[in-house]
Amino acid sequence: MLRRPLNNYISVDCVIFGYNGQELQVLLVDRTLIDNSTGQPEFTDLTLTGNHIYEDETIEQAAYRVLFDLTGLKNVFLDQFKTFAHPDRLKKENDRKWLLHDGRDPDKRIVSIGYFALLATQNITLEWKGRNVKWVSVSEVGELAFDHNQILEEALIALRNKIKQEPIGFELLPEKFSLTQLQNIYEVILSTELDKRNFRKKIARMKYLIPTDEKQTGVSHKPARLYVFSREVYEKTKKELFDFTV
Amino acid sequence: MLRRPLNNYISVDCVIFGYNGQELQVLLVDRTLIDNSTGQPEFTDLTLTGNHIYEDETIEQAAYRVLFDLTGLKNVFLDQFKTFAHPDRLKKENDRKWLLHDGRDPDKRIVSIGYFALLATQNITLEWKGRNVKWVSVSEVGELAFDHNQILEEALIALRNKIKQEPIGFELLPEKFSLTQLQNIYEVILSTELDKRNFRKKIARMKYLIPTDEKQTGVSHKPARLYVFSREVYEKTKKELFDFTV
DNA sequence: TAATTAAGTGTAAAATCAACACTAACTATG
DNA sequence: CATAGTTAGTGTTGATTTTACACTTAATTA
Repeated sequence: MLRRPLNNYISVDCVIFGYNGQELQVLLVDRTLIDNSTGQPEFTDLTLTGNHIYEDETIEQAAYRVLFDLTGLKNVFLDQFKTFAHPDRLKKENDRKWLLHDGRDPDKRIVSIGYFALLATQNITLEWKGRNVKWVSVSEVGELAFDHNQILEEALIALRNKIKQEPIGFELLPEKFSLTQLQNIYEVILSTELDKRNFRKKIARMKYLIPTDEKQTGVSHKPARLYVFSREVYEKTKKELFDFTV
Repeated sequence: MLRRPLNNYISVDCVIFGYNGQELQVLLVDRTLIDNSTGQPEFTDLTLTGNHIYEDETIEQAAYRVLFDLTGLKNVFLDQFKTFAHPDRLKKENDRKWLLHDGRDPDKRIVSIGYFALLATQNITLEWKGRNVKWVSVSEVGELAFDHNQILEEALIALRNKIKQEPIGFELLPEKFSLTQLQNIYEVILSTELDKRNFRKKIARMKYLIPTDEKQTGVSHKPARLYVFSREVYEKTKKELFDFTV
């Protein structure tokens, strides 16, 4: 079956966040532009991952497709956070070359619907289907093509807001994890330090954190107990919170 | 100057919330489809407000333009909350007739970028520029055209989340307001009841609420003191909150 | 001037937050 | 095999915030 893009000028961009146990990372695509005449690489740019939306799929399905094509994973946490359509968003010199090379009119607008995804880095086999993708620490991301630095920035804001409201830290961890790992995720995302005892007291109040009998292995210190997140308990116990905080 | 739509199939939809002192309302457009052959009205549908995006404007500018055209107001609170693009979102019979009548292909997708706006109903002169718009209580909205019921639903969710985080209740009130009015806004939006004394204690801790010397007039009971919201104080005192609540 | 209506105000018990330091369990090394 | 190194794990106290709860005040209207 032939699937045509719904419209060349609408796409999804996925900010795929990963956590490797130390730092928050983002999955970037390394694109090299081949000069059509010489066949030589002209320049290389880093971009977020993204794609067109096909006629027969929802935007959410398009975002899941991008994720699956790059990581081989389904059932990934995914959240739409903002749509970008500034008329000048593609005015960098290299961006224009890219679009021309891609057969698109660089003076037309691209409306880009932003999603962010969360996954545990260790689950991923990269270079999936020949694409040249890599994890980059969020704190070390340099200049990206198009307006992707801005999109990443907004994704981070959305991620911070989300993690303050809902227990999505687990999405960045393997199924079994230690409390220190979980705390580290909050610290990294919120750029703050948390008190170990207070954090544990607070998280313990949430019933959805289930201790297992297993412990860390292969560490040269006291091994941590491993926990799992119970989505069932979470769904049961979540109640509307009326912290109209400000 | 000729302004052409950026793309017929991308639009902004504005969920314009208003508050009249009692209930939360939404501004709806009453559209009557005139049969091209007979010149007679074929049917009437209610929709949210919306429009195309022009080539030379940002989506945010397009949303402000929609707002201004309908209400004559600038400087309105406006927030992008979600983009809608389900392939089947325009499959109702009347929706198709409308799009045909409008010169559009009803089988093509319309990507609609949702904004919600907040304003005090009493500031508004309706029927602006001949458009047939009206306030409808949010709790009494019936079936809308297209997928506008779903968009309204998501706008309400976004509004509830927002008001729990930021002091935007003031946007629904005239410049000077009583504490009871403010409390009522929280109660209406969050569908809950709040204790008067506790609400006042909490809101008093926020320094941005400035009492004036004025009192309500024309009420047949003890008149309430009027307050104003100080944006300056708010900007100064807001600090990052680390309530990773859940 | 009495009735009606909504405004405005305080306290006490319970829950949560914030600050803070030591012991336990494992590995690696000498 | 003893020691050093490393991270896990745990409780208390004072300050702040939340929750629950009822009466007096100031205006209008009858």
